Amino acid sequence: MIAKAPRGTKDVLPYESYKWHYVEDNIREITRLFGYKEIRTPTFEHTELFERGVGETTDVVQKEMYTFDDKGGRSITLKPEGTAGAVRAYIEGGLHSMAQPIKMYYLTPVFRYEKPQTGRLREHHQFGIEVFGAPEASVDAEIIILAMTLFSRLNIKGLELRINSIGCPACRPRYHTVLKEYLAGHLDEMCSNCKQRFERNPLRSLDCKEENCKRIALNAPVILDYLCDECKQHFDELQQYLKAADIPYKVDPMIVRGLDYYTKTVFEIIFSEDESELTVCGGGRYDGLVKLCGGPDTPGAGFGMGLERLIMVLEKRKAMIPESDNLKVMFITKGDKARRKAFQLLDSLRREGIPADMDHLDRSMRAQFKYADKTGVPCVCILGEDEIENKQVKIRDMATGQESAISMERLIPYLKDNLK
RNA sequence: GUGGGUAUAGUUCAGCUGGUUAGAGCGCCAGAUUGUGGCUCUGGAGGUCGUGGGUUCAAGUCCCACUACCCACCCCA
Repeated sequence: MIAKAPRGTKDVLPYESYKWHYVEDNIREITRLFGYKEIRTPTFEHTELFERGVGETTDVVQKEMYTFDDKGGRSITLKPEGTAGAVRAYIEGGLHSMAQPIKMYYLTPVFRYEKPQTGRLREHHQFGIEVFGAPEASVDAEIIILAMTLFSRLNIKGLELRINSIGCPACRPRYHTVLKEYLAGHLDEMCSNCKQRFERNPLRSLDCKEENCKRIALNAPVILDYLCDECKQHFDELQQYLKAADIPYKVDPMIVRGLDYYTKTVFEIIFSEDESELTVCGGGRYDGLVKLCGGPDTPGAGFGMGLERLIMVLEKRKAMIPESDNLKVMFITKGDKARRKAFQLLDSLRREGIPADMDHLDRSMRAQFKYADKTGVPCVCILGEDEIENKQVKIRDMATGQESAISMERLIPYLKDNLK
């Protein structure tokens, strides 16, 4: 199967790439509005970076990484998320010695060896942002607001923002102990899945769909009750900022992110349809990560947003995706002389910045019109014996069918005035 | 990683209990209209029936394996 894309990968074909441009254009505008600059880091990194940064115990590291040895014997991994590379670049590039905070965004492919299904691929693309060097809750609020602003710009309504705080190294261990004590007392009533979760990730049990587990989770201790004063205050401030910005949210103590590096704020932005929910954007604060990766003790916060999922939501919500990549003008010709002249005029249009094309298959005029129609050009320039004779071009408005003749010299100024 | 479903033209699908040259809609190309698109009509091109093996006089159809896709779970964007 040589003409088959590898499992879990997808082409973006020419007729659909405008959707990506639309999303990416909006992302670049918004990040500029908020003062973020682009960072581009390698597609692959040393495996240790992810093991350390993402966390040895996470599913991502334990079973989902595309890891291989290169020809020099180094262990290399295709990036399974965007933050670790940004952190590495922040340290390596000495960004900590520049004016803080550093605010950056990225658009990048990410790779995870998973079983593909709806909204899940082995290679997908993420838009992400990271802020380094600022511990204030206003930063947590800002990144959430940036994401929500993007959604509203794209005309996506009805997404749900859920926030939580999972504490810091000072208060989380205490909660962990309390939760495990509680769950231990109910372990025999819980589903087999949750029994396994108990050691690895007891927080996950709070989120189980089994009736018994749900009931048990209902009375479980809530992490928000165990936060230290600093974390509590941080979470309160975040909520005040969100209210100030008029961003609706729900506090959801069940949110536990899959990556080890989070501290304090975690959040998810969720698309739901029927029974199923899909996280479109997830992120939070990671105050210990830079230090963990060998840099100075630096706070950070950020999120990742799945672009395939975003476009999927866009389509399911039937939000309009304007097509801006289209041609403006198509030449239609009759005879060799006209064809050569059209080629020349076509070239001059393009030099003037007017997107234009002509027939390249030497077809009948009828076929050329059909082709023009299918491409959706708003305007067609017709060149035949008569027009060559009179040094004119006949212009047809494809929507109305109205035609007018115009001299060749005046063609470009005319088009510039009449094409939007 | 666990469980279920599906695999026939570019695409969406039909093909009854195995039985001659495998069909349709849409799309593509051409003509009706030799200088005019969208609507209509006519014609045409396009298929190793996912791959490999088996049962049978005979397999798109039945059996097995593999692969891929879809769906759910785990987990995640």
